[in-house]
Amino acid sequence: MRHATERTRSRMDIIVRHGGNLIPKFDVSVVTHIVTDAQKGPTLRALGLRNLDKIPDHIPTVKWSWIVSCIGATQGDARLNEVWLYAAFSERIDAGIPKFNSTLSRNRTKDNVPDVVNISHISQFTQDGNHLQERNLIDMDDISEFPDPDNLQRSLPRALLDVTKTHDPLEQFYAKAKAELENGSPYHSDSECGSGPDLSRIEFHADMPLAKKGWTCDKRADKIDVCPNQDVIDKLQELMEIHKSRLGEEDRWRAFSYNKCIRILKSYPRRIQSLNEARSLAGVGEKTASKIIEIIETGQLRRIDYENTDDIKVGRLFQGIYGVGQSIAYQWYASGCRTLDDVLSGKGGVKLNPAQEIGLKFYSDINSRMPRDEAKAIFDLIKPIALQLDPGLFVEIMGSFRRGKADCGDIDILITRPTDDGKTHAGILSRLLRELHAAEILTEDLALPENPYDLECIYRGLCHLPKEGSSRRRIDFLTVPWQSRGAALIYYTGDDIFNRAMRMKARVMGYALNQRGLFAGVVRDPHDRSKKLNPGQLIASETEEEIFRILEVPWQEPHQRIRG
DNA sequence: AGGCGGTACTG
DNA sequence: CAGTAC
DNA sequence: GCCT
Repeated sequence: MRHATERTRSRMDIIVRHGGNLIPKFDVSVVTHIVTDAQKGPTLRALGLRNLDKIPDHIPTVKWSWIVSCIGATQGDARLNEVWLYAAFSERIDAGIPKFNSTLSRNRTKDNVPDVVNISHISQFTQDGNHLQERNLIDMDDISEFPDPDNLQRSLPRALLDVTKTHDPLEQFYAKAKAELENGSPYHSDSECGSGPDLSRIEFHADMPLAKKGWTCDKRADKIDVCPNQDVIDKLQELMEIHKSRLGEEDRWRAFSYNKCIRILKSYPRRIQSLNEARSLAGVGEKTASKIIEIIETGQLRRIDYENTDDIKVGRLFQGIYGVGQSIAYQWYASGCRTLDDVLSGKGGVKLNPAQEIGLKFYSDINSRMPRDEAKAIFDLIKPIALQLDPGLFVEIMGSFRRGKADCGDIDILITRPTDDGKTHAGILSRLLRELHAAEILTEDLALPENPYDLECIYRGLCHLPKEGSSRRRIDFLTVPWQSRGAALIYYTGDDIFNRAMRMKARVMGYALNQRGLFAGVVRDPHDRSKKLNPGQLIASETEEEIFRILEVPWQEPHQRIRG
């Protein structure tokens, strides 16, 4: 117990050293985050609440590791500080997450109407709370005065300290927010750091059930998700596409940046009013902020007009062909091709490889999404065929389908097999592909596995429902060793953003995560990070749960892993 | 000034 | 190896 | 392009 108390105090000290404030009493109007490694009961007791629902959704409940991560965050990732990765209670995993629609498309069956409350309750200023908090923790080292520990000790409620005797300590803290939101009324909080940055208090409408009305009211968004900055998003998206279709690393990363800005804007609840407000969003810098303002003031972005030249448009068209990227598209343009027909007829001597031929032939099919039902129908044909080859197979559908999306861009099917009876799934893929071709479910192959008798291989192809006039659909088969099924499930379920955050958290914690497992002690060549000097030691890979647990990521069902 | 994921398949 | 896809 |  003494130990726990000391640890609590040292943790409190760390918090204040990094510019956080501890709040003696739970007050929803000032508390921005709740930090606890304790269990639900003790935490609630310390807060003086009856249940977790009483905590407003804008206040995330995070573990101590969140603080560690914020402080230890070194390079290039604001997402490290995403609170959901550090949520103390899975019920509150969404608290503090700036997503309007993170629960929008989950498990939507026909009788399941979109849940308006869920859609809106996640939203709001949580975003502000989040990244403001991050900045406080990381940037405010220059604050010279911090409260004396005894004061802190006294200021903490007795109950809270008692809690830490038997469980891990619980602390609350409050970090002053920078006045980045221009219409937030700035005020200086109690601490006397005169030279500190502008501080403001974020207005929390604490005791309202936070649902719909309170926040979305200023936009008459009776229709769910009308994003207040949609016009800005559209223009930035265009610009992003332009950069994406150009060859060259810089453009690639520019597109990457715009993509991030777009994601942020999509979840930003208010119309951007000023350059400063735009600038205040993590991921929006000078350049993008001024573009945002231009769009808002003039309704357009001149950059787009003179950047969206003919070669770019044609390039984008060509890149819609499977197997054609920036490089090939540009070559074809240089050869004089301007339309898909030009390409088809081999104008300028352009040649297509087999995959590209297929990609061109089914251009529109491949570029459109299929209804969830269709993905299911196709899968329901495939799975029995696979099980007929070997009843021991594990055959599951991954990707956006597993996340519950209403429409899917492709079908990803994971295949593996328990080995306890001494058998494996090696070689099954070849047989399955044959069967599926025979059944006229598989129609074209795009990429075959290098060695189909490996336990781990990848197949890419096209399929359809064996009916007249049904569209071609992209389908992938992925086989993995039974041992790595958990990591593979995570990896192939996504979404991308979620995976990236997992990977980065793993890295910060000293692990490396990939589709094969969670590894410790991976050493990479600093000059070529793709080279591993030491492959590391496998820590976990068999189940999703254990990987989540080791990474201290609260368990989330696939439909809860939507971040993009 | 350097990072922004890491891997597999094609030709 | 570069290019592409995921 | 943005962030450290």
